[in-house]
Amino acid sequence: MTSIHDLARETGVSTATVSRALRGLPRVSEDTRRRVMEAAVRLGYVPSPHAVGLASGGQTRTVAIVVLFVTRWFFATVISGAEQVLRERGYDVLLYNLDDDQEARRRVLGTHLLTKRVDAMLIVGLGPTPQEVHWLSNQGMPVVTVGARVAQWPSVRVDDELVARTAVEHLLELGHRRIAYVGMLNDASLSLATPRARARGYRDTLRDAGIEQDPDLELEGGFTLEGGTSAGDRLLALSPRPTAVFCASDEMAFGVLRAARRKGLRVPEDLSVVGVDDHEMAALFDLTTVRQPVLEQGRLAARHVLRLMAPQESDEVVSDHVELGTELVVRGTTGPVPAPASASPGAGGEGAKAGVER
Amino acid sequence: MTSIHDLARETGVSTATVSRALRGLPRVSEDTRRRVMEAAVRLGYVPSPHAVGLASGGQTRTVAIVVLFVTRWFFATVISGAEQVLRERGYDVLLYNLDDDQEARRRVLGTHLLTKRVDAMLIVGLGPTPQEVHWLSNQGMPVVTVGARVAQWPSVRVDDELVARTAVEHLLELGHRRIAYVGMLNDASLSLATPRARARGYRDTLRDAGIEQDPDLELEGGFTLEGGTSAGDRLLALSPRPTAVFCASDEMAFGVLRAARRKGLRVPEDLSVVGVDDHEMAALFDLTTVRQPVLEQGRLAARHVLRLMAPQESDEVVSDHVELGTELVVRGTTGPVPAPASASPGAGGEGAKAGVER
DNA sequence: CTGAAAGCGCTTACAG
DNA sequence: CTGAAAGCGCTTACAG
Repeated sequence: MTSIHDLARETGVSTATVSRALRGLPRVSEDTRRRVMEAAVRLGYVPSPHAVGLASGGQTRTVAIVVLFVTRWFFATVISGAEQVLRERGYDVLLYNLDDDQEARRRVLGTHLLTKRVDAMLIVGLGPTPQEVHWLSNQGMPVVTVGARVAQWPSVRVDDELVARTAVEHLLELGHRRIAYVGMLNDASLSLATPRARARGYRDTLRDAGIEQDPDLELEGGFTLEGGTSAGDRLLALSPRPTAVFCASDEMAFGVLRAARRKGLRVPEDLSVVGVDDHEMAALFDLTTVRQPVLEQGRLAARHVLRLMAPQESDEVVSDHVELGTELVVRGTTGPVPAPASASPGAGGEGAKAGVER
Repeated sequence: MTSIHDLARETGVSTATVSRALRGLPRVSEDTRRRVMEAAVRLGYVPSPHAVGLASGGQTRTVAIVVLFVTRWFFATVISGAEQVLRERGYDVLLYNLDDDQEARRRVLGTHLLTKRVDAMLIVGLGPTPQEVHWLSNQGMPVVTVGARVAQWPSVRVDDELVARTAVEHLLELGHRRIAYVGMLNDASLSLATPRARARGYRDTLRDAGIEQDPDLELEGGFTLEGGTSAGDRLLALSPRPTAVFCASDEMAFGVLRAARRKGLRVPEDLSVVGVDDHEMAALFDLTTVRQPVLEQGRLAARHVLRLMAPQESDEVVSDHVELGTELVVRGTTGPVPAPASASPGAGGEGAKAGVER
């Protein structure tokens, strides 16, 4: 490995001068700079990040991206957007895939293992606990979150309650009253902000419409395809059946569509389905969904990270919460509530706003 | 940041002893070790990776994973498998998402930017060019490839020609003769090994069956959903139409299914479709496909990387090519060739092995 | 514009 | 079992 000393010897100047020349610092003669550069290229010189880091106060030019599941479309897409922006600015990305592993989470968010390893952190899709926030803040780690909001740190996200409201109101307008929810109900371990907010939006919207809540209509879907499928199976076995389902993610919606198909139900004649994301496959399933800009969330978050790491202008706002817009995309999986058919009248018929029979 | 010096002062021993105690080296008294450890915990000590790396010969405990597109299921899944194995062994993962960017590729594979940054490299899904191989080898970089095979480095992959053969023979057995191919034909820029091998397998299998090649039946699908869709559109506009399509990836197959549906064709009555991967959504589409173990390829590759970095046993095999098994999964998108219907006889009817009309 | 020297936080022979 | 010292490859005041 050729080092700065080799270049110094080769060009007959000191290592200090080589260092300055290489980094484009002023106060180096053009001639010297040229010779140093030339030698660097010729000898294939690459600075040692370790030495650079050590000598210049621990900068690593690396940021950690922490995600729950790389394999899920949302996370992979956020990574893609963030990585691109960071790479353009010369930062490397260290990937931490928590994969639902509590031990991994503790190591990454609850120890200082990363303190000297990265300059900043991008946490995607999980809401850090107060202790984690406290811990990381104490270490002076710059952090940006995507999909969750913590007061202390900048965040990029969509309004998940509004997302749910948008979807549910769409169903209400179509006359549905018996609307089920498939999301994540037991997230004790991962403390995800998103599932909670969407469930809340669902419940609040129904309540505002004067519809009584029915716990039977809230199902665990785990935010996965399989989870959605089995939730769909359980849901469609209910009697009376719901006429519509709001799924907190497109992947779960795909699962519900599958369950419906297996049971021989027509969509949307017998069952309306709405998802969230506008997943790359949503159009394929002709799925009505609430679109959120995912790549853009990754990009924006990366920019926030860069800003956080940049020499702070004195009056710069430190914390900053960005909320990106979402949009209802109506496709073929939602339609008017079925005409009062065989379904026997079930629980909670009161308060239906329109005159439509449930 | 507390350093080794703080611990030395705190415990009244030298930094050398602290260093030994911390790393569990022998020749440290139990008592000393205990006191050092205790102080380390109490003061929240974390070693500086930079200092450690510099002092101990440039080890980084980091490996680079280079992929083409993080957002694609195959790549994300390989990453997931590899990351898990590497993390268990204390290695960090630096992610490089090439994203079809030639400049990025050059920087990662064609410069020594990574030389001192990672201990090894895992290259997923792209066939390094001879120059790239030469370049990285020259730097002494340990490399393992997934999905491509280079003589010099260990690799983990499936037999892509066999994969194609399996799929096409399945179609042949169902009586199909006019079988199209959707894959990647123009990969000059990315030099992917996989698309080429699958195309070769397709052509060879047809030739072995005595079927004349029809260039019109080979379409560019770009290995994406959209690519598959538009390839499907073009394909189904042909006359006579093919009765079956072999898609080199499930994602393209999904696209073809979509095109078929839009055109009002029944699958498999009017058109049979086979994919490759057994993508997590394949079952949803009831897609017949050739399954490959993806997570496992990531895991295995990571193990090879670890082996490569481990102190080499003298007679250890340096290079080692693993080929994982694949399996035809027959679902509902393939069926017998349609009875000779309206289709006008087209080109190349000779050589049909069975008496079945094309 | 350039150089000598100290220092970043560790590890590692070498002595003892 | 323990310590003093050199060294890893850079950067950074400080002089000149």
